[in-house]
Amino acid sequence: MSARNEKLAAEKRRVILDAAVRVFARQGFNQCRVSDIADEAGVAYGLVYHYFRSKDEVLDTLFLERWNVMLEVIRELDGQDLAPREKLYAIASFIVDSYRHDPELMKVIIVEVTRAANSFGQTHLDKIREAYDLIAGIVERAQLDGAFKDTVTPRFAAMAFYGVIEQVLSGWIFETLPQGEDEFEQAKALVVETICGGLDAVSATA
Amino acid sequence: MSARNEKLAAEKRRVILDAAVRVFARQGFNQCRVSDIADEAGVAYGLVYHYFRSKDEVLDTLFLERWNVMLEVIRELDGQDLAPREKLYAIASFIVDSYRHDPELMKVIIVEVTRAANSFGQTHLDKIREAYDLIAGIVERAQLDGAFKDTVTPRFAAMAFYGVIEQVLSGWIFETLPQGEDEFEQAKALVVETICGGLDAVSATA
DNA sequence: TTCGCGATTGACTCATCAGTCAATTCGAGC
DNA sequence: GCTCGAATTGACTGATGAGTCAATCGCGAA
Repeated sequence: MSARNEKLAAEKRRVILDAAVRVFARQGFNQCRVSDIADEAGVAYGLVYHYFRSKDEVLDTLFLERWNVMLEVIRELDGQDLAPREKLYAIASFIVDSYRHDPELMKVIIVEVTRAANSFGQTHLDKIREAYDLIAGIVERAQLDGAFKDTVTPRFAAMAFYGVIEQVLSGWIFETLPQGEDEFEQAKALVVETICGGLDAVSATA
Repeated sequence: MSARNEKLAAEKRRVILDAAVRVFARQGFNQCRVSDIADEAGVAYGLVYHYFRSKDEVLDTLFLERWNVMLEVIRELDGQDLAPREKLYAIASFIVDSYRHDPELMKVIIVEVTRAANSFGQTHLDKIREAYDLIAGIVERAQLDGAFKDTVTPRFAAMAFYGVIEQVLSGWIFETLPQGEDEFEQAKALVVETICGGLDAVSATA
């Protein structure tokens, strides 16, 4: 296959993936048909199966593409010489900005994978756990440094931190919380403030 | 229908509901067939449709039964003269104890309804929101009292609080967090400590 | 211009299940 | 022991939708 053809194939594959995001966000993974994805992409039914082995693989691909970027960002941050609080702020920022940039994709990832732990969540549990582990690592080192008090296990703190973020995104997705530029910026700070206020050694025993 | 018959009917209905909890917890709502529920209950297929209009209604019933108890508990607590922190602790306790008492039911409620917002979550969004609103009310009054600082909107604080709890339960459900009597008791305290540390006026400016 | 191969098409197959319903059993009241 | 209505049964229907595949298209190489 020529380089030109490879590029065309990659582009067509992307067209299908992008269409799938819109369809999954609108109808939900289980409620939509493969033909809906094909229609949305302006492509024949069978072509979806030329580029993907199954309907599941489409969702898997969307999730892994984005989640791996996030893991990379966290690892990168982890290596830098930043205050623990700064690191958590950067992680919250990345996730909130991901939502700001492509709310439909984040809706799909959260609703269909991260929070749908029976079907896809189970499949990707290890990948999801990787994120918790990285965050737990940040907390653990912060505790050793004395920046965080150690009344909470790092793993618990990681779950709490991630849980707050996911709940806030869910709030936006289901319109339980108001959204907008201001709210996005505020949320980054509030997530960190809410969590760290309870973790910071400084405010430990007031 | 005689009183005796009514009682028998209610009991049979319960047998089906209890069987459904086990099946939903094991296989997931979408993955299981109605015949699985009937088999688990030791009852003919058609009888499920004698007691429930649809497969959905079985799940709706399970969710509403439990969620309404929780709303009642929160309202009851809300009326009492307790410190805000005590109120939040009591709510966390109730939810954790619900899990301790019937982990399968809580798994079903969280995985299939609360966190499955596309299908059932959408249907029950208002009921779920009621819980957020009650918690937000507690926070709001605490802020007016001066017990909590008001850097965070009550609604945001409520989402954060509930998000941490749900993430912890999810951790137990998917075995990302260790569970056991000690962990359950600890979790109650840690959820409140983690959240209130960032809300408490006392530890506001350390 | 023709050949070959991958891209593309969409009608079709086939398994799966939710929900129906006619038939049967059961039990309370007379 | 008879009657009647409710409880119970499970075979059946009908819709749905994932995945297949044989046919066609179109592009690049010779």
